[in-house]
Formats: sequence, structure tokens, C-alpha cells
Amino acid sequence: MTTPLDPEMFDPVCPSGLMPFRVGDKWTGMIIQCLADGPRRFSELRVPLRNITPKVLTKSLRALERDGFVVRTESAGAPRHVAYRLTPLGRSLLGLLDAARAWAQEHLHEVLDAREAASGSRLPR
Amino acid sequence: MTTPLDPEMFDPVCPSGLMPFRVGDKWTGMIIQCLADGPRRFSELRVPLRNITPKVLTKSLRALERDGFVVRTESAGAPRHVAYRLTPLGRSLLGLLDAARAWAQEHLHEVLDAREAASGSRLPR
DNA sequence: CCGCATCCTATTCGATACTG
DNA sequence: CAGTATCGAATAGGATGCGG
Repeated sequence: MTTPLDPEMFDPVCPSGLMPFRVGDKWTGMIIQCLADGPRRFSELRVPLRNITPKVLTKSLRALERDGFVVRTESAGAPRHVAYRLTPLGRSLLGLLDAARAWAQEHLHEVLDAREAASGSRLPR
Repeated sequence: MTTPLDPEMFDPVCPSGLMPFRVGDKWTGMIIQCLADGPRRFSELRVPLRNITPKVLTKSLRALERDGFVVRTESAGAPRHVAYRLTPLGRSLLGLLDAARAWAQEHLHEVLDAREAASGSRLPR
């Protein structure tokens, strides 16, 4: 349930930036994936999202909270312990993310090929 | 097959801007919808996308072309006649768009409610 | 009819440094 | 540990006007 997140969870060679889909902002989809099998702490999330700055992660998490996809829970104690977990509404997005990944599995290479071909034939209109 | 596009096709009251998903840029998803049941002309596309400027529409269409989702065909003659149609790859996105709409049908109101509630309780952290 | 050229604004993302 | 504050670069999106 709470095994550590794989730092290689998001392949840098196939960043979701190449995907024709986005959920929320640049990081939202990956954050939701990270929360798929249990609550995670702020700094735990920063591991797979290797270079995310705290400011940007905070912003994405606040948006997810505001929209009811995620709840934030702070337990008293020092050092601080803050956890983020998906709500049922947040979990309702997982199916769509799966569908998107399935599409990518099947078709993304076609997009990359088309892009490659387009950068070859440079006949600007 | 080529009945005119409904100018009210995209409800201004529920713009896709509120959706937590995006395909490509702001207009891409709507363009693909417009092309779902047959080729369409440039100016035909501008109708349901009421306020789109030609520059922006062009940019989105070029991106769709580059990625292999759409093909552009220009028939000789004056005035010009340019049509855009989905490729099989482009059509492969329709299922995903349907799934996204189904999700929205079922859950978007929860998001809006959550957003509403959040704007009520203003306890900034 | 189908764009392109220019200019402008707002937002997004990130780097860096600092705090309870 | 979990953020906040400030700054800067890049990009998206749009308004307007011209051109083949």
C-alpha cells in the first residue's frame, strides 16, 4: 500500500509532454498516478517528479484540492507530516488516465513518426 | 455526412475550459469533434468555435496536421477551397474524447461544487 | 476564401533563496 | 519537513490589419 514511489516511474525518454493529452496542468496527471495506491507525503511526491520545484508542486496540489480530487491532511508533530490522498472523485479519473495510456501504447509511435516525417519535408506554405 | 455544423455545438455556458482535460491546445478537442462526421472547410470550422481568430485556428490545424491527426486538401479554383479531414489516427482519438465527455457528464458537477465550496471557505494557509 | 504578419497581454513554468 | 517569496524566460492566446 505504501511502498516507496519508483523514482523512474516517469520515463524521461517518453515524457508526457509528448502526449497529446493533459489532465489539469503539466504535473497533475503524474501526481494522480503517484497517489493511485495510497496517500503520499509532499517530499515523497517530489521523488518521481524529479525536478519539480516545491512552488510548482504546491500550486498543482492546491488546484487538485480546490477541485475536490485530493485531500490534504496534516498530522501534528515535529517534524511536520502532511499527506495527500485521492478522493473518490479523484479516483474516478484513474480510468480515464488508463484509457489515455492505452491509447498512447497503441498510437503514440504513429504521432512521433508523423512528426518526424513532417520535420523532414520542409515545404512551408 | 456534411450537414452544417451546429453553431451552438459548444455550449458557452459549459466551456471545455472548465474540464480538467485537454487534448492538444485549447481548441484541438473541439476541432476533432467538428471533423468527426466528415471533412470541413476552414471557415466552416470557425462557426461553432465562435470567436476563434484565423491565426489561432490555423495554428491548431497545422499542429494536428504535423502530428498526423488531420489531412489538409486544397482543391484548385477561385475562391479557394480548403478542406480538413480526420485520418484514421485522428479518429482513434474519438473514443477517448467520448470517454472524457462521459466522465464530465457524470462528475463535472462535483468539481464545480467543490470549487464553489472552496471559494466560500477562505482560510488561506 | 484562406490565410500570414505584427503586436500585445496573461499565464505557466522554473531557478533561487528563505522560513515556521 | 513543507512550504513561501521573488524574479525571469518562454509560451499561449488574442486583436488587428494586410495579401494572394
